[in-house]
Amino acid sequence: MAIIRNTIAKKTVFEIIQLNKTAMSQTEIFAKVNNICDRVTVYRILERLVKEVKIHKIVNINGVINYAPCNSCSHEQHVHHDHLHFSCTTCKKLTCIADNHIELNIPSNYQVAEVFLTVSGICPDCLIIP
Amino acid sequence: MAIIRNTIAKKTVFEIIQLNKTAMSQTEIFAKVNNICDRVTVYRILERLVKEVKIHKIVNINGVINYAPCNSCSHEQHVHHDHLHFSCTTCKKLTCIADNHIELNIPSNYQVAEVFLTVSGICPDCLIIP
DNA sequence: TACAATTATGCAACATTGTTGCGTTTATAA
DNA sequence: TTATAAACGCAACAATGTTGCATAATTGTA
Repeated sequence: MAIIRNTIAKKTVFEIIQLNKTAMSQTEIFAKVNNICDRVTVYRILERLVKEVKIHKIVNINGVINYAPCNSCSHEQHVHHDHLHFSCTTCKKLTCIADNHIELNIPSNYQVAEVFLTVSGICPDCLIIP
Repeated sequence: MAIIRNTIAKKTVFEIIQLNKTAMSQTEIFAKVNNICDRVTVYRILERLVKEVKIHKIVNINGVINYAPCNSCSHEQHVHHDHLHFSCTTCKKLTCIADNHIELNIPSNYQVAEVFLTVSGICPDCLIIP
């Protein structure tokens, strides 16, 4: 029975993720913690937050792992959630888009855990003509 | 007008990818080329094969980039293809599953390029009770 | 409030994966 | 057969993630 501690570094990391509109990578998060803690600590905090289901671990189309807050979906909805990740090829930002229901057609001998729906393209911010 | 060359290393890499049932990472592919060429060369060959649309670049749920042959879908079908990637959490293998149509509901100010549908879980091979 | 238990952290060192520059080799068209 | 540009090998580097261990800090309990 591990006791979960709420340290300053953990609070800060969680806040950073919650305040950001788009999902963030470890590098981006570490850049924002302003040396409040070590690089390794950020990795370990992210690991814990994922385990505690306070944040989501999402992979963008480049293979970069991003973290987003667990706002829109409750713990129980994870298996068949109805939101989608938009991965912008220009600014590399990852945005969550809700209201997307997916019908899956998977052979019964596969045991499904989570569904990841990621769409690549250009986000509204990058579409604006200068 | 770049001339595409068909070198021994390139042929070998392409064959390895085609013969494998599941998608492979650079590491797995390099392990199979049996030192026919350098590690860097494998990276460059994969890059070229993707550009020539002979292979697909797929990211599994851990962020590991995998490569799979471009059999089931033609070049034109890329934007709204109807296959799904199953990422096994046990053996880490990535398998393509066809016949999955997705209805998307994305705001019109987003310009969609590609759709990636990845499902995590346990594949048939790993479900077998020992 | 002080203390003990154990969680969390920092640091250093390492592993893995992917990238770049440059000189050399090699496939292909002429 | 030869010229040319594509492809390659090697070395060095960069980014990202992991591990071990000694130390610091949080939290429940006395």
